[in-house]
Amino acid sequence: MAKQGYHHGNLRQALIEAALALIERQGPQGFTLSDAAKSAGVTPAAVYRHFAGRDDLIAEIARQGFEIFADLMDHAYNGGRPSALAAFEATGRAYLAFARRFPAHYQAMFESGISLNANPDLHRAAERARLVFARAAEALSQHIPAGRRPPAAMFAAHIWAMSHGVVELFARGAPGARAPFPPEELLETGIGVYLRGLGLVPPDS
Amino acid sequence: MAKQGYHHGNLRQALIEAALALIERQGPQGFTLSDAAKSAGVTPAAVYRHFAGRDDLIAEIARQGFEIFADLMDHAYNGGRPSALAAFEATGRAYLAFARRFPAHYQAMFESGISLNANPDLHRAAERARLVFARAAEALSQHIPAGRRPPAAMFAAHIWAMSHGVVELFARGAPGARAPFPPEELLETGIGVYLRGLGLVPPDS
DNA sequence: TGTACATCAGTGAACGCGCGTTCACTGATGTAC
DNA sequence: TGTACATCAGTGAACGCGCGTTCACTGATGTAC
Repeated sequence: MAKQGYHHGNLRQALIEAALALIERQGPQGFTLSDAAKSAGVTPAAVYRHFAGRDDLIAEIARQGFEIFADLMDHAYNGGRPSALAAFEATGRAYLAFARRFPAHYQAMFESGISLNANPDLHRAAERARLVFARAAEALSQHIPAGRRPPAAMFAAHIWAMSHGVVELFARGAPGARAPFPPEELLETGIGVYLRGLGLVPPDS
Repeated sequence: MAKQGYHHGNLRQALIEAALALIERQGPQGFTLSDAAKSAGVTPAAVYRHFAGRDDLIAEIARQGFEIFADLMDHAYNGGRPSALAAFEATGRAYLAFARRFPAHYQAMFESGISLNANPDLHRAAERARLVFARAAEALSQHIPAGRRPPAAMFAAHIWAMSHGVVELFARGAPGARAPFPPEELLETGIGVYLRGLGLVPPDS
């Protein structure tokens, strides 16, 4: 952020970080290109040396977000150890952890209204995140008795949906007035009940 | 919408309907007060005879949305008939049905960034919707063996979260690329698995 | 039944604002000789 | 080691735009006598 003469040094990343700080404070709609430039100590026009425009800047933030997201889930999955079940649960928890630790990225990814197809790099990153999760679901799926095994993509979608819903409704200032329970607990127990319903957790534990 | 002279007749509701149409087409951010006025055949300034401003118009739409939402869920619940379980499931389905049939209301309620506390009427309407759902959960809760019965508010939150997640991720143009399954099916099966996990549905059915 | 008048829902012009974006430019940096 | 020059990351001023909002006004409506 510290300006050191005429040339900035690494304005591109500085702009991204300035935008992240603004999004965190005011949401993706409140953020403006001019503010980001200003807070990076630079004229709005300078932004155009590094990005095609406002949307391109947001898209790049979303892209970086999906990369981090995928990394985080992949790390939580840990190659399926110690068990497919534990690894899957950890992956689900990573969803909320990501939303907590990188709220601005999360907003750029899911609440900025950006299209994931506008930009091939963004699309690729989003797809990668999706695949990390799909793989965890696939591995877990092998442990369900074949007869009543739903498609892995389906229960991946269920868990994704519940995670997303918990974040949107209870881990932000939004509608649910105030969260009736800590979001982490809510997600933990929700996934637990769901997996029990799949027959993957003993009905007693 | 048809203009019939100097006085409009029922401009207030005409503006709301114009705004709904705009939100449906371009999202709550794309909608502007001027557009709404124009499409109701009226000057932007006329809006101020009926609303305190842009935010107040959106708040009123959200309020009407919560009223419809509560009515819909209440109707689906049907006094707990034919069984607590069936009524609860129907209430969950009503969530998605509402999002489908009243997409603009839904967006005003959950995606416009409006605060539910800014306006007492809005707050009251939102609270009413929450209570309809909480009551259904409470009734169902009685059928879970007391020992391992989670708080009703908790599994109400789980279902609410999953419903919201399904809508946001798979029932709109947004992130999930394209829905892997029809949202209705996704929600239906998701709730089914979850309720089985609670021991409310026989493990076989 | 007709007239005078109060009420109030609209008009139309204007405002200030901040946005994203463009343009010709200039100053700093790094490289070739 | 020093100089000339190409490159390019920034400036600063300006743009057009559309927004939400205000204001004094005017035309239509409805009511009292």
